[in-house]
Amino acid sequence: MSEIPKAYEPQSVEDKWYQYWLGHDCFKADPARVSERRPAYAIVIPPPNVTGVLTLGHVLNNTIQDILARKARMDGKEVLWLPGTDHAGIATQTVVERTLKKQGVIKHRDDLGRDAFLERVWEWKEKHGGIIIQQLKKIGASCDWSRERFTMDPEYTRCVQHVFVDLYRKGLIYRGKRMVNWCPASLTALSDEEVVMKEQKGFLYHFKVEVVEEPGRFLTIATTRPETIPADTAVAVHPRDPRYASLIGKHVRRPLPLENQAPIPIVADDHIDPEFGTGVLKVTPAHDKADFEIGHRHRLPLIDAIHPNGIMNEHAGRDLAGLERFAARKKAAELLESIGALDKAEPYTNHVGYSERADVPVEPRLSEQWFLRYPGVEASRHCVAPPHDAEHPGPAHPAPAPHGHPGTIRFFPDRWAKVYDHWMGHLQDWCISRQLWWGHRIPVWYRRAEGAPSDAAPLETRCQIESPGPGWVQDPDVLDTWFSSWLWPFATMGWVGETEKDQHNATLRAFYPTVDLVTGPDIIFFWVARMIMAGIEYRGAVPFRNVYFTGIIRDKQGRKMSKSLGNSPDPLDLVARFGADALRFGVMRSAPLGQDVVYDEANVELGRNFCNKLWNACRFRQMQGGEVQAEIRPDLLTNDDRWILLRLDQAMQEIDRGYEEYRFNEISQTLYRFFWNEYCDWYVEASKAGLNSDQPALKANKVAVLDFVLSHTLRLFHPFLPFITEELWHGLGYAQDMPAPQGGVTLMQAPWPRPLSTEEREEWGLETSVDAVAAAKFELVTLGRNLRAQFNLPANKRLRFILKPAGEMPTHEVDVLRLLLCAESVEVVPGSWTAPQGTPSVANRLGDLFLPLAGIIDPAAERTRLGKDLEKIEAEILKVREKLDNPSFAQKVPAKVLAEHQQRLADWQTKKDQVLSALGNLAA
RNA sequence: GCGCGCUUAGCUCAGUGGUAGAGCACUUCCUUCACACGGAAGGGGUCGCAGGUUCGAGCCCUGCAGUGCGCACCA
Repeated sequence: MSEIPKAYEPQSVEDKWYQYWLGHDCFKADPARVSERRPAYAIVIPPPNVTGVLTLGHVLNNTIQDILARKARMDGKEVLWLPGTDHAGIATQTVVERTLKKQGVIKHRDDLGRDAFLERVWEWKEKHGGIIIQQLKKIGASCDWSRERFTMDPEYTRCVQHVFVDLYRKGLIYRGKRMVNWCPASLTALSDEEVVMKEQKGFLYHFKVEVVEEPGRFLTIATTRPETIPADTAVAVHPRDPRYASLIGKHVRRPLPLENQAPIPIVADDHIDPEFGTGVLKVTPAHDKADFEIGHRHRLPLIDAIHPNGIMNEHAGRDLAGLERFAARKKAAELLESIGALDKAEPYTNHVGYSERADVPVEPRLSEQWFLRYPGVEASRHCVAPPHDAEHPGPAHPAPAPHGHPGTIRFFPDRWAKVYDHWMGHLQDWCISRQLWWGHRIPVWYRRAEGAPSDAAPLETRCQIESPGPGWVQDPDVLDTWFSSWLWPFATMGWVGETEKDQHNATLRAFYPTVDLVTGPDIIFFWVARMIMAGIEYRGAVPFRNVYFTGIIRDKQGRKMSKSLGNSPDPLDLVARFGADALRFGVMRSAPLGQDVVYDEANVELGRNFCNKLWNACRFRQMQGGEVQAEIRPDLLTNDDRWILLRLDQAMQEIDRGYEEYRFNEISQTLYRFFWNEYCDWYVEASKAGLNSDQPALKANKVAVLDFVLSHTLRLFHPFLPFITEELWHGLGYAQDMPAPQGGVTLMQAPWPRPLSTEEREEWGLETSVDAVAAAKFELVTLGRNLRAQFNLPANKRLRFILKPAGEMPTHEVDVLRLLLCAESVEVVPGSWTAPQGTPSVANRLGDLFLPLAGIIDPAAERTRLGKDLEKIEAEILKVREKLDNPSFAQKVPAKVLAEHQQRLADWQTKKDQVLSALGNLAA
């Protein structure tokens, strides 16, 4: 820091230190270093999509993880922050396929074939896969990059296959023909979690059908999907609905397709709500989950009238076949109308399941899929601590689990535990097969029975990782991406699922279970819950102890940040303009626990300004010269020195509490308040009196206090602002002062500052009265500055003030007052001194401060000003007195609060007297 | 329908029973030797509404109103 620019320039600093940290292996975790004195601390990154780019959500999420990791290192822990990426099946395959189509390489992925297409996806992954990792480095993420993992790495793939085979053998994975959520755009099955309900405006069509056995009698049916009428195989009514009781067992004539108006039975089923519509439901077992069950109960045939891609097929009849399902809906309504069967079509809003990924309505569809019955459900459900009960508060952090017990997990904020519990209590089997190419192929093999002549021959099935040999064909489907990511916390640590080997895996032994997980509540079911189940099933222990759920970053209109809306700023652009530290600080300051965050660039600007303030405060220290980090001499400490040491202590305590409860925005606010409002605004300004002293010992001691505060501040700031603090740590020479492994090489390894010990407080004379004295002094200064402003005296005009102290007033304190008041001089007068008539003044318990302007000022204006003050003071007195006068107040209130109120009253009384006397002086 | 949030200054938001806060924006003054990415002073709030508990409520309880998000097989 030999040549110090006036403003902080992050660009020249950030890359330098990131390379330095990498070069010194600062991010590397070594299980061999773990001991009782050096506990392990691990976080696994929520693996971003390998082809993704960094969003503000990632910045928030990963900054929190980086803060936790850096703090843990300073706490002396052996830290593993394990990074990696996810292959993101559908998303990645879609992107690559779309790109190849755009380039004109293919019309459909079938043009290439499975193997060739996958080659292209791997090429794409190699080319674009590193982007988000590089971006994470730009924001300072201190991951152990030597352990970076990808969910399709060979070892990881092996884990996935191993788990599949194991669950298959345990009978938890099975294949079945079921109704699944089918995405007609991606042409694959989806899990229930990948379907989002959306409001959809449409029509409720009422149409008539004739009862076959009673010609001339009609039933009216309400439906939102007339295009599925050709696939109806029954109509259903409630068994106890008197309107239709006589019709049960009879038939109606299905109106569509026109060329095949077949009779279908009227069945009775409890599922029907007699109140809804006409109380008659058309039953389409092949295209509706509930109808499928009704069909099952009544052994109804299935008619599948829709192709997988959403186009109506031949069963829909000649009028509808070939039409897309929504066009067919319109057409079906027209057909009904043309035969006079349509009663009415009333506008109607209902909820329809959409494919989250492709954003098209899912089509319930019967198909052969693989399902998982979740393992370890009961243990997983009970290991998460229920929401905090005010009457029975649990420990802030769960203790490590006793041997053989899976352990417990705390959620932050804890209300998510309820959501988790509800989901765990209503688990449905998980559809894990996907009709995609990109992903882990299902390790199941089929073979026709030997010598079998036709397709009708039964299939032999084997579930194992390697091919059983010639003649065996592997299942074409791949696994849901989450079926690999639910193994993330241990598969990334080299777990292989063989007891012997896993027991000798040092990383796994040292770092599993991890400590913290930081993720979004939107993947609580997708990922968090499933990881817990996998952890308990395969490691016998929960995968993490604390889960921090971030908020969701929204734009100013409250919308989620999304690529398609184009409302997400590019974080790297923000880094370029404001610096990585500024971005981190701005995001963290505005992200309270459990609350969504409205993004505002002003927050990042604030972060930049804060970095600049820090920079300049350190510059100021450097300009004072002198020995670095000298011993503080207690006998030379002024009240201001003691005050700032107390404020620092207070800040350290607040920050420690903040970390305990993951209240990062509070930490950042404490850092901001302490450094800017307490240290810079008051202490640094006041210290200039001592620094300008002609007594070298006084000046040296002042510098020693500056160093003490700054060296602590830089450490406190480091988890939030890693780059600038490292630069300043070295620039100010604090690194030279520390042992190499504890800050001598890098601030990253410096010990976390602890609140002051009783000994230190005693040695430095940090009594509580220090605060009161400082507060009174600063108040008097504000009053004096206010006086200056009241009389429109320019801020740069040097004024003479006169001080009549109420008690003792050391010379150096007068110097401080002079500096803070920006005064030419502050003349101290004895208690007997009386001001000339009409001299404006202010006062507090330290004394009276006069601005000798007699004759210059307008007594009337001054009287108005003082009158206003008096009004305010009397209102305050009234407020306090009202409380004190209440008889039960004195009886019931804690002594401390009572004393506070009495002191407050006394203070206001004093002020009132002073204002009254000033008014008297004016009038005389 | 059930569950969970949110409603505090013009804006974005902290506030965990004891004198209503921050940043931005606004008004006035100041390029004073760390910082104009800065300094000083100031204006601005019946804390969504109505009850209740309490000596005392922005905070706890009940109801209501707005708003957002989950979960849910009403076609």
